[in-house]
Amino acid sequence: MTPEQIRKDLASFGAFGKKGVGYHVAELVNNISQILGLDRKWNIAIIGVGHLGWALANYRNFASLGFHLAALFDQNPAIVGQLINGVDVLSVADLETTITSRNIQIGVIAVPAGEAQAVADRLVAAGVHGIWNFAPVRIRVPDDVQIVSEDLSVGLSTLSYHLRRQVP
Amino acid sequence: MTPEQIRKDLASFGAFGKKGVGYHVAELVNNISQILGLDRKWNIAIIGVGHLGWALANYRNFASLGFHLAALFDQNPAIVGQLINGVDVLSVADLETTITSRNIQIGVIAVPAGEAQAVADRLVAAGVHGIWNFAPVRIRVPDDVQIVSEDLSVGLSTLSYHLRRQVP
DNA sequence: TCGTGTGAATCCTTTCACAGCC
DNA sequence: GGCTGTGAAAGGATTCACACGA
Repeated sequence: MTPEQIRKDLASFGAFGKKGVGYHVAELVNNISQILGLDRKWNIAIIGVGHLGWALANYRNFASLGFHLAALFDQNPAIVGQLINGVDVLSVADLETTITSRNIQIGVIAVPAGEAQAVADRLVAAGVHGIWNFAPVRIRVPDDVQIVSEDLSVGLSTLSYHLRRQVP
Repeated sequence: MTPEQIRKDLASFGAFGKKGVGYHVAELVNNISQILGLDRKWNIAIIGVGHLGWALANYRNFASLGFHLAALFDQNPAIVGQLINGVDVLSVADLETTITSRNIQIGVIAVPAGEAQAVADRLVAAGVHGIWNFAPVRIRVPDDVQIVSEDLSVGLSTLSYHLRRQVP
């Protein structure tokens, strides 16, 4: 990225630098954090503690971005009750009550594709405002609920596209 | 997306439709697969069989996109030798020889951040052409090696940005 | 009539150029 | 001298409009 590009991008949110000096880094980080809403705390819950959910539960960068892992849910009785990264795994039966009691704003879907929409519907009904979806399906939510889907096939297709001619 | 948008996008790779009729879906899918290089087979290896690597090894969509899981590597002796999704876990000591013998073109990095660059270097030296990186660090590779990084903090920041005003 | 392919017009983003400031 | 902020110019992408074909 060019310097002008970065200046223009920042300019669309305000003027954060000092002419002739530059940007005060710590201040700029704060400003960007505010722009992204990372200055506040978000309570998240992971639904589905298979390998993927487990990996996400151990993701270290959550905290530094202001995300607090507030609950884990699974339907497998063998997993319910376990402690992962200091958080206990609850039964999905307790989804709605826990989302309310622990003030959870974001739900992370890490269940198999076939169950993803049903989980999303329950999350929305329970009052979640955002969904981070890892299941490889398109999920429908009301307009006032934000959804971000991590689609792994995009990354693989990108690799494949660039390798296509390069590799014999 | 608008219809014109899609027509223009496709037009930059050729003319795939019939005027007055539309697109023959099966044919179009084939054409797009060719454009993306998904019509050929890619052999991939996952390095790091923690929860994340394990989850990736069980990712069902690999095959349908033409990706064949050809090897798994871990440094933990307790995991080496196990069979996951029909693929045996090898010691990372065997990385170089296996990449050659199994004709692996793409390496998937699922190791902790601190080891990611070292693994990437070994993959590149062993002749891998593409790297799919899940470690939360920026990885340096030569220009002729393609790299795609899955940065989870982007998705979370996107959610946070949109929820910022909406949520009290 | 409906849908693709495509030049032309429009819109938006990036780059250039430079004033202002330390 | 070096760096930000910002109008102006240039470059790209999207939308419009329509020719063409089934």
